[in-house]
Amino acid sequence: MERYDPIKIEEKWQARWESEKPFKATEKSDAPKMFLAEMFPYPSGAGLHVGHVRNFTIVDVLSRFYAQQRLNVMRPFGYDTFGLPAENYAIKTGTSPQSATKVNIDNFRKQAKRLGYAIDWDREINTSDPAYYKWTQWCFLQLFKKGLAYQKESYQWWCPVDQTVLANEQVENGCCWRCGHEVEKKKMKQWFFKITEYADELLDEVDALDWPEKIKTMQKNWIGRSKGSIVNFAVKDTQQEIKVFTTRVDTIFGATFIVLAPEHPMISELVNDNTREKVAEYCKNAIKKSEIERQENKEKTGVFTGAYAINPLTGEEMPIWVADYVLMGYGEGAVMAVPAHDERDFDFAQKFDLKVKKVIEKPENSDDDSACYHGEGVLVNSGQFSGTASEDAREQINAWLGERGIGSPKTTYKMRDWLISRQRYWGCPIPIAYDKDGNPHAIPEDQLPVMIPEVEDYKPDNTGRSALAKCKDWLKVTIDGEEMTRETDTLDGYACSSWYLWRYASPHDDNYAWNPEAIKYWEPVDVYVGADHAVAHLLYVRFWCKFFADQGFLPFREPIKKLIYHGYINAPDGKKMSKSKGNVIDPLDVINDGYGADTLRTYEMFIGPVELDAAWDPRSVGGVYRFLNRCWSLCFADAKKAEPVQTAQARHKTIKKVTEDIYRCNFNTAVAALMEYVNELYKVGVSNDDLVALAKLLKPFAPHLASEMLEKLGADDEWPTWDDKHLVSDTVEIVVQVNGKLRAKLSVPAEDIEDEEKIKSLALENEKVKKFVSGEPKKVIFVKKAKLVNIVA
RNA sequence: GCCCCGGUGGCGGAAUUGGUAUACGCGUUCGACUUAAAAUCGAAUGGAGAAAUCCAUAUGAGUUCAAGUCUCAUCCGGGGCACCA
Repeated sequence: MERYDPIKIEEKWQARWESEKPFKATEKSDAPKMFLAEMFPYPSGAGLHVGHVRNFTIVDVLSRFYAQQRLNVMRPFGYDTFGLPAENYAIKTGTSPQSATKVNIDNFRKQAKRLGYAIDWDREINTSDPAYYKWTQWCFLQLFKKGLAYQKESYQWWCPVDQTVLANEQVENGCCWRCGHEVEKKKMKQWFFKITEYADELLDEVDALDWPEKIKTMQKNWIGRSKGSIVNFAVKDTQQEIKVFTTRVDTIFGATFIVLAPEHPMISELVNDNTREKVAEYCKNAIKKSEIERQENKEKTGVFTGAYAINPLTGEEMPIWVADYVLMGYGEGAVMAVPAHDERDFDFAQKFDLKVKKVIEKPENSDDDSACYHGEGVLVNSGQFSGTASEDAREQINAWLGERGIGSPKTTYKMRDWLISRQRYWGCPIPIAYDKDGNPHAIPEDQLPVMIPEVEDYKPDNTGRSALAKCKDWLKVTIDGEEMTRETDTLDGYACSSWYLWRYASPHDDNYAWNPEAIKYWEPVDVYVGADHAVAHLLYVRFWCKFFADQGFLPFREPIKKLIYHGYINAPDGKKMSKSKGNVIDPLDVINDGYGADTLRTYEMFIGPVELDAAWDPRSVGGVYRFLNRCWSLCFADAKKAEPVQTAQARHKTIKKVTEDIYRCNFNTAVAALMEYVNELYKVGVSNDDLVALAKLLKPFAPHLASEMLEKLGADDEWPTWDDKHLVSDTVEIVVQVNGKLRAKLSVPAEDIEDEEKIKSLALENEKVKKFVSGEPKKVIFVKKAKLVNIVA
């Protein structure tokens, strides 16, 4: 007898999908559009891993589900090919990034096709294709024209191994996100995108998004808005002022000293002959210190400058110190220290024996007994403001400072501007050239793309510049008759991925980055699926969207309606899969072991709740294979027959459950419901209606097998609907509890559910129930919705 | 340290609005088929007990006719932030 042969079935359908292109998306449709995408992969040399499969299969299940509901679905595909991993891989394998990328893309495409994804392959994009990065450069120029791409000299994170600067988002615990090496601080002139311009909008609009709360919280924390005040402190015996940022201006009477960050530009003017050397030494060491060293040593260090500021409220002198616990990048790089009500200032005051002055009385009911109370309270020792609640005092003191022109309310953000220069070869060249005086000029749009020159040796060479600097001819460019020199930095790869979702709408358009008509039809993305980049990529696309909406290029301000953020798949031992541990599961091995793509896909949907990490279990893969095998047998072997009416309830119940579960992205329970249904059909028999319904419901998960079944049955794949009338049976089961404990089950005719008195008396007459009820019950509760009677005895 | 989310059989996990705890899968055990094995099919499977029954959703209290679900406290695990003034 013939047996379930997934390899043969899958080959047949994949060949058909390849030639017939059933997933081609066009704008010509009366049906509502549905645009789904995964976070496009970096095509590594290792090929697809099981995490990719989970990611792509979620998108595929939804794509097929909506397509079966006859929505106009677009599900494109692309490759994120620029960047360090690709360049480092090419270095390691001794090839060029160009050819390594081509090989890896071909492999990824082949493997994605082997998984049977419903992708419109005519919408394939690749960020290192000149036809693509021409438009990345165009995007850069739009930001440049509006002043949102600018250069600034400042201390930046520098990775000595990868020999490039990194954005804040790419530094994790003081280490490079790519190689894990500790990063250093280096003062350099670099390109930035002014994302802070959109800080408020990025923060305020995040709440309304249909995204996981976890991601929304991370974005809010990252933006880190805090409302406070700027206060100018006059430096004694000079005309100078030190600006500080504080969220607690109400504690200003308790501000007994000032602390500056070691990078603060005023330090050299504040020191005197006695302190100059010591302060310079301290600053030099502090600036050199790595972020990790600064974090590890929480013991406060600092040095006195010799200068004093005047507290404008008390008139008292405040010594001005320098300490590395104050960060230059936040606020004004200077703080007014209130040791009585701030733990860090308190530690510092203790160590250096500085004055502590209490100015906030904590409420009597407060259980905060820390050395320095940092909550709200009533002001004391605060002149005319004593007795005022701290919240009100902030406003009053702000007003007092404002009248005298020495302070004002101010909002600050933790988020910094996005550093986008990279001193590496394999990236999108920044379309800028410099004149003789070093001023940057845009490369005219008709000269785009600025192509990456092909070079023999593209490795970083310790010059702090990319290999583009070595291409003497390439460097020369003439703009408006003037000879200029090209920028040799390339763009952070995140720039390339900040607009690719819009390119999908018109992937081959030569006249536009994104065609306005196509954008209007397809965008924004309805469902976006990924497992990474919670703040970086997902914040950058929102930033670019708002910017390009402001320029009139996009008719929406949020690029992604719904975000699904799925968990990782770990090794069977629960640990992260990694080559070095040798515990990597190769999805292609699973397929070629004879399980096939349908089993792999369905297993990864069944593995657990979509948002949670899950451990790979090879035995459960077998369980899913057995399930598909049973589906096959019902359709192609001699299965026990049943009349449609016998199985109607199970069928409609399953249709409802699977439909609702897919809408909720509860893929694991959707598959479980299908398994339950098949178990039921094995028991009572199967009708043609059941096979058609089963195949249709199965298709998003196991499209090859389902297509094979539908072909044999002569049915289309339109998503089935359920009728509530089939969900009720002639008799209903009533649960009887005594004091909340299950004691009996009654079977009553369906129409009796309306007769509360009858059901209550049936319950009380039940022999099993009687055993637990002596005398008159205190109370009898009937819950129709739960089909339950509870007797309180 | 602060914020958020969890803790359910031997394992992964169900339980959607406070209403039958343990769906589905794995594993285990038994049986059928087979010379045998694999595959497949069927049955059983939270714990204790001969049974009636009792006890079980981290622990302890509480609210309720009814709690895995709500409240409080404690313990444990995971994630995020972390010298951000």
